[in-house]
Amino acid sequence: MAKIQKVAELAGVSTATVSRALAGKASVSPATRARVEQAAKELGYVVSASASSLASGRTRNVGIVTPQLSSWFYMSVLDGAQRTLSDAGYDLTLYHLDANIGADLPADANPRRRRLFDEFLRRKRVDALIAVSLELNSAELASMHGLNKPVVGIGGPLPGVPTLSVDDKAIATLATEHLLSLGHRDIAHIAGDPDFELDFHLPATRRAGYEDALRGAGIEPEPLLVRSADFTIAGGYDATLQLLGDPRVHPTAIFAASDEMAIGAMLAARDLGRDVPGDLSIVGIDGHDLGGFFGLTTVDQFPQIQGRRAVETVLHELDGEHEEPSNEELPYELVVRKSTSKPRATSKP
Amino acid sequence: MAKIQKVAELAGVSTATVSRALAGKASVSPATRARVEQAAKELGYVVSASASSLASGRTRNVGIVTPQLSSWFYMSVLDGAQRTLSDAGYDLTLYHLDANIGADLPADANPRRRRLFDEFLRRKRVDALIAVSLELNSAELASMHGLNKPVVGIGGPLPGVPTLSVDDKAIATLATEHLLSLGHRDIAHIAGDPDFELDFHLPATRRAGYEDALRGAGIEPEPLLVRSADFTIAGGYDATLQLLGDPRVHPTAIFAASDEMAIGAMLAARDLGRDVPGDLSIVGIDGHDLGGFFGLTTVDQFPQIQGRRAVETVLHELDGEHEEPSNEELPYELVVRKSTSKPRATSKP
DNA sequence: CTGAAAGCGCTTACAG
DNA sequence: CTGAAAGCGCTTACAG
Repeated sequence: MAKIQKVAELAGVSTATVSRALAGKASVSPATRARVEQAAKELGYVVSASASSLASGRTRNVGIVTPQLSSWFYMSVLDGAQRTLSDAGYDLTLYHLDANIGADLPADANPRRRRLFDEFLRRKRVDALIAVSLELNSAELASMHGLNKPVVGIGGPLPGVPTLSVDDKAIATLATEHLLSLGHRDIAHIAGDPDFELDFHLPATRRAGYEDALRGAGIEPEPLLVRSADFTIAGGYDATLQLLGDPRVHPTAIFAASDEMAIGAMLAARDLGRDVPGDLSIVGIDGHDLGGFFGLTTVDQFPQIQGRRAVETVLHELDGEHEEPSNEELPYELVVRKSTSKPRATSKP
Repeated sequence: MAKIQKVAELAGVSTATVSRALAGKASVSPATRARVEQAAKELGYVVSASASSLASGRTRNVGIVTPQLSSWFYMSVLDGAQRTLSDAGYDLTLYHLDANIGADLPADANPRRRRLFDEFLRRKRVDALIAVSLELNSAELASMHGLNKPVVGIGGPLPGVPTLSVDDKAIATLATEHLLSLGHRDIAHIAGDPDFELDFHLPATRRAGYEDALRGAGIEPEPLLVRSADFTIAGGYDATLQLLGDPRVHPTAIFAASDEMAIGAMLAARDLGRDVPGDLSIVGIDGHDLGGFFGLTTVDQFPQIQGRRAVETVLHELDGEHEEPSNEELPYELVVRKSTSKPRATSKP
């Protein structure tokens, strides 16, 4: 592992010039730059991250904090972020908050969470931070701001931080209106269970979008048509069993707050002998990989793009452009496949 | 962000002592240590990663290289690794190789891959490396060894590197023998497609385990009973359609080389009106989250534990214990659920 | 456009 | 058990 001194000697310049040439500074003559690059290549020289960071104060490393490492959504965001960072020559260090531990608990209720804010994030290992679907308590927020680094949030509302998010309420409204426009009136909703999300407002927001759409069509929301589940296929399956078995309601369509729950709903409907979409139309939210296979109609929220945009925003800030702590709306798109259609007939008794 | 000097002043000691006390060195008196810890806490002092790394040569950071960021298996490994690292006070930086680009291609065929070895891995940002399911060409191997850092591999065979892996052949044999012991004779295999794995030997290994089991039972493997697919649900679905539609073969059971393909097989069987397990038994490999929901019999290979063990091995090496470049066998376990049973009757014509 | 030199914030022999 | 001091490998004003 050659050091900068060796490169300087081989190129016949000072280490200062090597540093400048390799950093791409404008003030190096083309001839010198070429010689330095050649020397560096010959020696297989790569700048030492820690020495460079210590001297410059920049790490070329971005941290990303996600609630989970096992769900498709977060992985897609991570994937998009990682590619974009890598193409910009940045490393990514991954932090991980266990979900199911609300930020409303006393801060020391979860030692891992506490340690993340008190220790890991304060080591100055990263230039900036991306927080995915996180809701922080005030101590955590203060701690994050105290880092004095660019932070951008995806999804969760983070006071004082620029944030990227899809308009969750609008997405839910769109999904519901798709069903309404097909002629459905008895539309059930499988809501997310707030206990299973760090961003605990999300389920309520989506439900509000659903109710708005109903009211917009002159339909009073029926609480019996709403069940909550844990965002998984199994959860969606079970919720659908309950929904379809309840003699008091007769949904002809289901809007599920995630694609996985929607897939669970499709499987449950099938097991109960209900034809999808003939007897029951189903829409989800996400743009999950499996959607195509199952023919699921959904609202795609392009999680990879969310990761990419978050990185772009953060790199932009690192280039010195100040971002207002406002919210940028991310794209989404209704993708109609085969799980939705007109209701076959009114199924009301 | 306080520096060590401040802590030293507040505690009334030298910076050397602060450094020692906070690093937990034995040679600090309990009283001094307590004062230093108190001072550090009061000031919210956390050691700067880059300064510490530069001075000590240790980064307290481990790199992990995975072929993909979107498959359940790699995410589970990553999850296990991240938790273990975090509990040990280590950070994790994530590197990512696009799959579908074989190591057998010329090294510069994939610029991202090349850059990983030539640049990212050489920045001295990590103390050690974990390579998941990677097969490297000789230049890449040399580059990795040239790092002079502990490397441990999960899965893929990495010459000269300690490796953790489940015995893939034995797993395949076990899955097949489970079917044989139930009385099946016409057992199909949905193999992985080597083009979709960085570790391109894996599909062949599993297939060999399958064939061994058959021969052990006096059955000559029938090539028409083997189809390959891309490790996804959709791939498994399609392969099953082909298998069950082929008039020349009459499988009563399918062994799929991954749980996702096995789930695809279950869905295909169902769509074709075949009862699982009555008409068709299905086994997978993995221990996928969805296995329980679908009632899938599988051989669990505990990917989270794989991640954890890899970290433990690497940390062990960082503590100075030299690991022989041998292979450690990881646990696996047959999990019987509802997708396998005796064949209903011989389905041979 | 380039170099000499200070300094980034720690750690660790060395000496006591 | 503790401190003074060198040094880790870069970057960057400053001067020319």
